[in-house]
Amino acid sequence: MRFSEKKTATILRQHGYKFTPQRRVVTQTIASTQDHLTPAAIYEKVHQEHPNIGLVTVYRTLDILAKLGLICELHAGGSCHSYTTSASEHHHHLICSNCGKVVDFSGYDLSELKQRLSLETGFEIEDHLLEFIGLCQACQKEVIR
Amino acid sequence: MRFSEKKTATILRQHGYKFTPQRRVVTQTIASTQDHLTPAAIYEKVHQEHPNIGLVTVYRTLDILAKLGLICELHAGGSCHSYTTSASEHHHHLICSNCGKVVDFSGYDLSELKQRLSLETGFEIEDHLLEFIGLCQACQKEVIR
DNA sequence: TTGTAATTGAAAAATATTATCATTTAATAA
DNA sequence: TTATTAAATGATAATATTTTTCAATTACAA
Repeated sequence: MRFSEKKTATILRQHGYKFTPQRRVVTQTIASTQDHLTPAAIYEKVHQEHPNIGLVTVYRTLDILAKLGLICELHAGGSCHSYTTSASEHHHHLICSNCGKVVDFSGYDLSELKQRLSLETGFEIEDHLLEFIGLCQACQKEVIR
Repeated sequence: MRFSEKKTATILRQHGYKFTPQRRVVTQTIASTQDHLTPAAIYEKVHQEHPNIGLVTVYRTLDILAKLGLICELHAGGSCHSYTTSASEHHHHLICSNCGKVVDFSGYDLSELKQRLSLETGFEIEDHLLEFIGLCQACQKEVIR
C-alpha cells in the first residue's frame, strides 16, 4: 500500500477530524521523502511552500496522524520524535544511521515471542517496537571508517 | 547479573570517567526502582536525599551511563527519554503501560532476521531496538477497561 | 447556503535540554 | 600521605522544544 491522499482524508474523517489543506500538506511532505523528519524539519519544508502554515499546526497534525497510524514515530539511532510515512498495515523499520533513509519491512512474526513473554511474565502484551539501525548501501561507501 | 556498585565504578574508570558520589547516587537511584524514570523524576528522587546534586549533573550522568551501557533508554509507550538499569549483557525490555514496571528478557535471537534484512536491503546493520509494552499482572486487576 | 464545531495562526507560557565558567574534587604519582 | 592536575560539579544563563490560549477562520453536514 502506497501513500494515498484519499486514504488519509477518509481515515481522518472517519475519526471525526477534518481534512484540511494544512493536514494534506504535512502528510504529503512526510510521504514524499525517504528519510524520517523531526517536527522542526517538517515545519521547515512545509513552510517553504506554504509560509502561512505555523509550527503549532505541524505539531498538532503530527499528533493526530501518529494516533491514527498514518505516520510512524521512530526511535532507534537517537532520533526520537522523528516521523516517517506509514505505508503498509503492520510493518517495522530499518533506518540508516547516516542519511536517515527508512526502509520498511514486514513479514516478521513476533507472536511466538509475545506468547512466551505473556506466559513467563503474566503481562498482557499490547504492542511492541522493533527497529533496526545501520548503514544503507549508499552510505557504506561514503562514510569514513 | 545484578546491579553492582563496583562494576559501575570499574566501567566508569575504564573509560576515563571518575566515580563521583553524584554518579553513584544517580546510578543507585535508577537501579533501586522497578520502573523507568525520566531525567526530571531521577532528579527529584536524587534531590530529596542529596539536595546539593543539581539537575545538570543528572543530565550529564545519564548521558555517560547510557553511552557506557550501564543504563538503558526506553521508548515504547510514549515514554521517550526514560531510563532503566541495565542488568544483563544483552537484553530487551517489557514495559507496563500503567505503572511503568520494566521486566528484562533475553534469549531471543534476532540474528536470522538481521541477516535476512542485510541480504534484502544491502544495509550493514549496526543495532536494533526491541521493546514490548503491555499490562503487568498487578495492573490488569486495577485498570478499568 | 447556512450553522456549527473543529481548526488555525500568532503570541505567550511552560518544559526540557545544553552551554558557560568559576570552584571543587577524584585519582594518580611522588 | 600529600601534591598535582584534569575532570566534574553547581549555579546561572541561554537555547530548544512543546503546549496553552484565544480570537478569527474554515470544512463539512444538514
